[in-house]
Formats: sequence, C-alpha cells, structure tokens
Amino acid sequence: MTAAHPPVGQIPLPAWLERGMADLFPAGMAGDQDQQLGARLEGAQSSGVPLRVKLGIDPTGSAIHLGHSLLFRKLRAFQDAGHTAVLIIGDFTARIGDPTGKGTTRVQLSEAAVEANAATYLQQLGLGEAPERALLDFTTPGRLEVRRNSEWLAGLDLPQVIELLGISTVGQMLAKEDFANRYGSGTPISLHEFLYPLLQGYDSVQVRADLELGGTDQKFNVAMGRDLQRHFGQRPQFGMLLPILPGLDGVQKMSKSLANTVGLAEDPLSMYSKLEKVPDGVVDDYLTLLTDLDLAALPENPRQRQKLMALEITRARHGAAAAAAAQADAASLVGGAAGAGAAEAEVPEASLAAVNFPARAFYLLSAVGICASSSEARRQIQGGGVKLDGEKLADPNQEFAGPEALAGKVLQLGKKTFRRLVAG
RNA sequence: GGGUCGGUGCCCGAGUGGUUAAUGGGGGCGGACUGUAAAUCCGCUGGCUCUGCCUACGUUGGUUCAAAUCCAACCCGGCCCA
Repeated sequence: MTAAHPPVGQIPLPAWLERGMADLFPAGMAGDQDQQLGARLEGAQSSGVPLRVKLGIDPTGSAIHLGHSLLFRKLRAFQDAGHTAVLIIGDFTARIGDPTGKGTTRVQLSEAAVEANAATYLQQLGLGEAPERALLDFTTPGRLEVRRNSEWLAGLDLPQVIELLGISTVGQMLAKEDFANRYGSGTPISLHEFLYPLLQGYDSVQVRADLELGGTDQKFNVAMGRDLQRHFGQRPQFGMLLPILPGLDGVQKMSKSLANTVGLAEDPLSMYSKLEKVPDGVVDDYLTLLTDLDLAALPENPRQRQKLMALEITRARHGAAAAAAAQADAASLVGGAAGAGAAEAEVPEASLAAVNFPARAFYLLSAVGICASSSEARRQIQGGGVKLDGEKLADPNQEFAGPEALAGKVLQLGKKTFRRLVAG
C-alpha cells in the first residue's frame, strides 16, 4: 500500500442520495472505480442502463410504519432519479425469520399468512393509489420490479444449499452481534437461522443488484450479499444503510412489538397527534428521514419544529387538507374543548352494528374496539380516562338502551384515541 | 445419549402446601402537571354485558380437605460430558 492519496478521483454523490444516509460501503477508494458508488452512478448515466436497487422486505407483519417508510422513501428517490427499484418480498425467508435484532428464534410463519401480508404491504405502499400519495412509483415503466424470493429459493436443492453454506463460516456467523450475544448468553440459535443471511444474500445474486438498501442493522446481511455475488462471479453490490428510526418513545427503535409506531394506514388525526408529541431529541431525525423539507430553513422553536414535522409527514400521506384538519382537531381535542371542536374532525368511525343493546359502558368500549377487553374498559372508566362527547363517564355500569342515544357522539379514551359512533 | 440446572402473568423476577389473580421492578394504559413530550406524583395493569362467574404459575396425570408450591411421566431450554 502506498500512502493514501487525497480523494482526487472521488466522485461526489448527489444530495438526494446522501440525505439521511448512515453508512455506505464500500467506502470508495480514489483509484478503484469499482469501489465507488459515484462511478457506478455515472456509468449508469452514460450507458443508459439504470442501476438495480434492491430492497428486501419480510412480510412478517401486516402494517407498514414510518420506520419502514424511510427505506421506501430512499428507494423512491432512486426511482425518481431513473433507476430500477427491485422490491423483494421475502415470502420464503419470512418463513425462516430474520434473526437480526432478535433475542430469540422467530416464529416461522405459514405460507398463507405470508401471502396475505405481502398483499397488504403492496397496498400500503400505494399500489393502485394516486401517484402523489403512493410511497413508490408503481406506474412509470421500468421503475419497479416486485419479486418474491420463493421464485428462486423454494426450488433450491440440497447440493445448492450446501454450496451456499460453504461460502460462509461459523466464525463469520458468530461475528454477527445478534448471534454472538445469543451464543454468549446461552440463548438457543437454531441452525436454520444461519441460513437466513445466506438466502438474503442470494437474493442479491438472483436480481443482480447494484445496490442494496437496508437499515444499519442489516449490514451483516447486505455484506453477505456482496460475498455471494463475488462467489457467483458478479460485480458486488453497494450497501447503503439508513438509520433505524427511533420510535415514538424516542429511545427504542420503532417497532410494532414495542408499540411505538405510526402506521402508514393510520388516520390523519392519530398520525398527527402521535407525531406532534415525540420527544424533542428525535424531531430532527424525523424531519431528515421522513420529509423533504429544507433542513436549513426550519423554525428555531422546538415546539413549532415538532408541529411542522408532524404536519408534513401527515401531509405526505394524507394530503394537505386532511393534515391541516388533523392539526386543528388535535389542538381542540387535547385542549379540552373535546366534542365541540371534534364535530367536523376526521375521527375514525366505529359502527354500533355489532353492539348488543342494552349495552353497559364497559362493554360498549370493548365492543367498539376502543379497549382491548371489557375488563380493561372497566378499569379505564374507573380511572377517569373515558369521555363521551367531552363528558367524563363515571360509571362503568352505565347502561345505554339503544344506538339512538349514542349515534353521532364521540367516544374518547385518554388524549389521543377517538371514535365517532355511527349507527348500523 | 449421560450428568446437572431450569421453565411463573407483556418482559425480568420473587414465591416452596393453606386468606389472595400470585411480592417487587420494567414496560404499557389512564389521571395531575408542562409548550406536546420528558422528569415527577397518583391510579390501573388475566378474561367475561360483572355486585358474581370463569381461566391461570411448561404439559398431562397423581397425592391431599387444600398445590405455583409435594410425586410421576412427558415436552422444551441452558451448561458440562460424549
């Protein structure tokens, strides 16, 4: 090795690409064009052949939340720059379960469950929706490929599997933090879990990825993709890692199992009211990763910043009018003028059709889905957290004779859960 | 396969025959407070249209008037050995 040169041949990356980026590898040495993403981008430009940008998702849940959407936003940015998004639905790998970030072996999902999840994912990403609200560009030809990895994984035979296993070593696997922790602490690791990174890496081979997007926790898996591509004689992909979005608690990552998420499918009001009170420390992260706002031109006041962030993220999903309404409603509902201010609010509706009358208050809450169980509902009422049209419900046994007495009213739990009751 | 230790409510973790949905902590939810949040304080934290009735301490069966607590078998896991 000669002395390090200044990055003479270093080709700068566009701003849209670098925004929010946590890591990019290989980092790119001046002399080696194959190590530079900038060079590959230029190559794509001059040859007219778009880059293939891989993003894999595991259809393990049914709701996409903001923590996922930052990856899709970046993928969309690549699409808008003319490249091809290769969205891999890990229908096969989902049945193994990504061991990343998990303290325990994941439950293996059934084929049917995976399929159902995959369908709702595409829907949430905006398949069939107005392009300006869709997260991905589904319409421009050549910008999107949706693949399922069962296409190539389901048919692997044992010799092929053994070949894959031969590419990595136990030592490499145990170098992965999650495995190391589990091994160190005596938590079981099933052998099939070692297969996960290999199979995900094999996806990169199959789709001939130029770049793979992932969260920073995916570094191991993305790097594995490079190893496999090299093994199969391909030019290895770049790995672009984006931060793991902190959840609404501001501390732990946004994750459904931690119940600190904002789902893309959520209504504007709950989306806005959740976002406008995230801890100050993560507001800038949200602004960077979930909006396109000019970061240099943000309000100084932390509260204003927070509201702007909440408004902008809600707007991107639901449109300007709905977002503005949500902001106004959130203010009036929390401000104590509940009911009155909520009159025109975009409060989610709850049908009384499934409620058997006469209904006691605690039963009503659970029947309408505002509380998980009638016992919980009883406790919430006793705790003074339930209001009907702004008026506190005091008695969990209060009886309602029929839907007429309730239709049109707003049932409220705490400060952020609302349901407008509708007959039938 | 052998030895050994262990499997408790969302999580961690007490509890070793007898008022009890089961100490404590975390988390969560609700209330007060605040610019929302955080911090702090308070309440709740198995289910059921519920003034009572169910189901609960890995599973199944057993011993007892009585078991999370004793016994047996089984299942699952850690560690050591092979």
